Amino acid sequence: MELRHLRYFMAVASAQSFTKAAAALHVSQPSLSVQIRALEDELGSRLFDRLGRKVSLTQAGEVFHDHAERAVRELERAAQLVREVHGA
Amino acid sequence: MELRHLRYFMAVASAQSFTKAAAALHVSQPSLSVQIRALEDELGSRLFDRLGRKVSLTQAGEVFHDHAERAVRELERAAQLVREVHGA
DNA sequence: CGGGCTTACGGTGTGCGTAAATATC
DNA sequence: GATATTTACGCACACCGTAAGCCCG
Repeated sequence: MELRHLRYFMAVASAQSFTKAAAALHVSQPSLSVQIRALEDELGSRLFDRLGRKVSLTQAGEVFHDHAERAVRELERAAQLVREVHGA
Repeated sequence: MELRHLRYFMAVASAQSFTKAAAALHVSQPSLSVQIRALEDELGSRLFDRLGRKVSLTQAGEVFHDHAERAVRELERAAQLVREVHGA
């Protein structure tokens, strides 16, 4: 698992669509699809229900989303603080 | 920034040595060194003081360590919960 | 049928390891 | 002078984009 997977995952969850998420991330839809699939394989569960028109989080997906969001936030905060300190 | 950078960073902070951290991570010391450097470049601050024998966290490094640890923990927890749910 | 996700397939950037250089004690 | 980190260099793998395939409304 890499942060890229989390960023992609969050984008799809937010957009409820692979197509829109791919556009927002400036990557192609196939790349996004493959990476989400890799994440799902690693975690051993589907994270999204692909329902033709709308993509929605599975139960596992919602659980993951909750924690992933916190983790990403934590890292953004970490980077921000380091840049503020800027102390050698 | 990718999770790999965080894992490497945590390992060096823990071992207080690039050599030992590289062994623990099963990667070569040069690879580890390069990745830490990349992280430092991205954050705009040195995270470690290289003092010949001992490697120690800078002030920026300590700040980053605090948050990075929480983020990594959060992700481990997320993965664990998803594997437990295992619901579609 | 049409929009959208997936699978297939090459190309390319980047992380990795080996080897050489530099620095600190 | 030895141990430890950094720099140099080539390679291999994995991400990416394009193109083709599939599926659901």
